[in-house]
Amino acid sequence: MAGVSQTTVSLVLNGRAEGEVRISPETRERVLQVIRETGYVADPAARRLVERRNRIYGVFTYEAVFPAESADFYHPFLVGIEECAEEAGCDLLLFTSAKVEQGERRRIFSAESRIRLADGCVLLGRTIHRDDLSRLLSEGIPFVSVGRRDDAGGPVPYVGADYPPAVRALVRRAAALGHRRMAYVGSGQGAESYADRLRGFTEGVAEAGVEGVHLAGADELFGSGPASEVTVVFAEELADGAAIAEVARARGLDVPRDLSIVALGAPTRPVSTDIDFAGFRIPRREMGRRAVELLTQVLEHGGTPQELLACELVEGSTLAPPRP
Amino acid sequence: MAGVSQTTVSLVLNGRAEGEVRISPETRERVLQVIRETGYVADPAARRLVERRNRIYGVFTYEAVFPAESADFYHPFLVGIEECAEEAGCDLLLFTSAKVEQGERRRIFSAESRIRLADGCVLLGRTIHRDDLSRLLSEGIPFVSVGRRDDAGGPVPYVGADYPPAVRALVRRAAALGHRRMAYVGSGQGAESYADRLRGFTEGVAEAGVEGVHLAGADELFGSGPASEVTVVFAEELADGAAIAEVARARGLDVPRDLSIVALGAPTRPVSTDIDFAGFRIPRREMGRRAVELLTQVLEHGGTPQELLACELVEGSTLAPPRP
DNA sequence: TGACCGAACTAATACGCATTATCAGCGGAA
DNA sequence: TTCCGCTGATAATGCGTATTAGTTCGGTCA
Repeated sequence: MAGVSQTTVSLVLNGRAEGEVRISPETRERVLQVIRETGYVADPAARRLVERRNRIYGVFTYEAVFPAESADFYHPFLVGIEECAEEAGCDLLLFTSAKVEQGERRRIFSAESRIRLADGCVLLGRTIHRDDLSRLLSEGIPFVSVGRRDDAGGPVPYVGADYPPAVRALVRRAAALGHRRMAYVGSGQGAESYADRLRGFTEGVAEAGVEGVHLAGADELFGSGPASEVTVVFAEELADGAAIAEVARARGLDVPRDLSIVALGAPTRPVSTDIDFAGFRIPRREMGRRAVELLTQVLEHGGTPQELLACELVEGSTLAPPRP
Repeated sequence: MAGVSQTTVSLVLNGRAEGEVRISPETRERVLQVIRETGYVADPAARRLVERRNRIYGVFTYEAVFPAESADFYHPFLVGIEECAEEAGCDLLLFTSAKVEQGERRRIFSAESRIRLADGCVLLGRTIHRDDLSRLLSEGIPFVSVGRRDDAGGPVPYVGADYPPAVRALVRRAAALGHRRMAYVGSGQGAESYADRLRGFTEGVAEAGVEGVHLAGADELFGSGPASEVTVVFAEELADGAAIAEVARARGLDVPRDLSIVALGAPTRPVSTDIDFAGFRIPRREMGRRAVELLTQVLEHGGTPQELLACELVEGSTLAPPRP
């Protein structure tokens, strides 16, 4: 339409007509005119084939991205991810095709995986398969995990929440209120976040010089034995906290007068409970933002960034001095 | 690695070694073995270049996909879209790169648009630029709009909410309760959804043989004139309903004893208001699902499907008989 | 013995672009 | 007239795949 070669169009389109390569202003204008008229846009697939990049960031989540059930765990992360992607001029590719196998969680790699269509990838999920991580590493696919991850055949780039100091601070606060016997309820393993919370608890009670026990479940709390004189419970997850409060109430115990409860999980919107737990705020939106920023950085300069963001303490109404 | 040509790998990979083309079982197995060992996956970009399809569906929204503000208007749609995309084995490409220009809304097309990377596209938003729609049509890009859209240089494929019957039913219900003077508050234009709601109202009052007025804002409601004896108000949006309730309360009017209010907008989770408005439920999740189904259908068989899904009436507590 | 055939692969090509090397044309200097 | 250098453009190539049109080779049949 402009009477020029494909090369010339490409040069004009990519603004290379000003530097090294020379295209006369008249020709350039003629090409631009046609582009304007037709609204021609280069095929992104062909472009990607040549340029090796897309400005597309993949987003992989281990459960559905948009959870139908109210507990929208991922939502705040995604808000941050989208904000930052928009600023960076990137599109987001959600790997929704990764079907959930029978009883299994989603896996990143499959025969149909479109992961290589993206320049890089943001990983989201409480836990992530070690194998997936190590394969990402060995294949050299740029990615950033939201949430700290242990090494998987090499250091994993991540932006996580800094649980240990937050939990330690809460233990300190409880100790300052007079609590001397504390319990951590939860597995303390599995996800890195759980291990970090338990570690913070363990370190915290040691620092404060108080007694701390680790219980697997809420039911152990009210039996006889060492746990029976606990005055404050640190619940691994918000749900654990809610369960403990429920059991306590059923036993006629008042929270926090008879038993203080600190929730270490994400205080999502009040869904399963409307209790205003003491605990901390996981900076999920910021983590999402930062993950995208770090991914951009990895794409441009490489490296293996690892960052932990501070959690802001939440006063709440479930932590009070123990009964004298 | 398998000692065969690229062609052979391609044939084996795509399972064409069984039919027309012949590859010996031994060779086939050898290739499969290498694929298994290396985890080789064909480059999606190169594949797309040849095959003209991707199994990637684009999702375009006119505001941020993940709204930071509570009123997550899009969320239920996206739940449905994701569910269906997962079933169809498709990934979702969110066009987050479409920057919001100064004071403008997002536009679909730009010099950088990656829209052609997707096989087709789902459109989401209260209103969508006519120009964008007509360009989608003229360029022959397969798409389905969530929400009814007027023609834009041709019929637009959509799955919408069927407002007119729902509004008519609500008018009937109000009339049955004894209301004789009704008002519609809202623009009644701009978005197709608004026009549909007003149309339903107008038809409804005509059918019921009652009086109906159309007011632009809540403030007109309480002045003198024809609107002063209105006993039930149909609010175009939930926010309008909340505003009306607020003003009514300030004037010492009881809702619904002195004034009934029907909200025609999406009853999202109680955010700005905790009033349980009478109205209807927009089947947003179903609309999202159906949009993806229709897009798949368009991609396979073409056509211009147009569907309206019924809205389920919501009893609520703001519609009662007028004072005698 | 040579034409013929089918089985099992592969060379070549197209997809749409970015990029590199090359080329035509032209004015000026030797 | 010849040669040189510069301008302005293009032919050719590669990216990684799917597909089509061969090609090779060992046997069959007349």
